[in-house]
Amino acid sequence: MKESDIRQVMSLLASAVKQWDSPAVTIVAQREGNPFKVLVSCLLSLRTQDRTTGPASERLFSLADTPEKMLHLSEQEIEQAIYPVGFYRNKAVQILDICRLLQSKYQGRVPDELDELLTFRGVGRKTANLVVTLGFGKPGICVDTHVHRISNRWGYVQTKTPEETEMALRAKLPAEFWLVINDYLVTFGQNQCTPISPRCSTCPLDAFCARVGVGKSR
DNA sequence: AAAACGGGGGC
DNA sequence: GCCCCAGTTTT
Repeated sequence: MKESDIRQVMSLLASAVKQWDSPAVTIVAQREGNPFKVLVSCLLSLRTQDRTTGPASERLFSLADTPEKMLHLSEQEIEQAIYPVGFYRNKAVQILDICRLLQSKYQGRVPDELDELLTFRGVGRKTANLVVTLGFGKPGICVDTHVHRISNRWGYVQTKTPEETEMALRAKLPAEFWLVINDYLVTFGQNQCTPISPRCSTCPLDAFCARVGVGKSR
């Protein structure tokens, strides 16, 4: 894909994603302006398929929606609320750990600095960027496997790690798309441009795509 | 029955 | 850079 094609690609993408619902993305978006909810939603969705995490975070937040309230819950109560999200045992422990940290060192408030968030156990660049952008409205690019895979597949970037992708996109993706790129590509990646067997024959972006890594198994 | 799926930590 | 981590959903 030529660099000059990006606006057209984003426009096609904006139309394409409307045909699918993506519960988790929608729900995370509804957390906009609430950094704690963004953070917890994001922790829940780590290494799981996003569609199961929407209802799970709903159930959890109906029990507790602040670090202080969350700490009144037992590990088992959290596990039950977030089932059937994968890794639910570890995630219950991790959520409680982070709530304790927020209470003890941050007066119960989620910090708005990327570097501060990155010091949290279990918070990497994907999570930290999502908190900073959706939670606090600051500029940032959230690179998950979909953003990484698809922007490479297009040939728009050539990178090996998600962090390199983030830096490459910071350098060349117009700022107006920073907030939506993750939202678009998660939905697009789940429904059309899947990792191993993408549905290229019905893809609206086919003409722009270099098909890098298509068919590659792991 | 089998393959697909999706971040971060530790080293 | 490489390996490990658990469970649900799709084919």
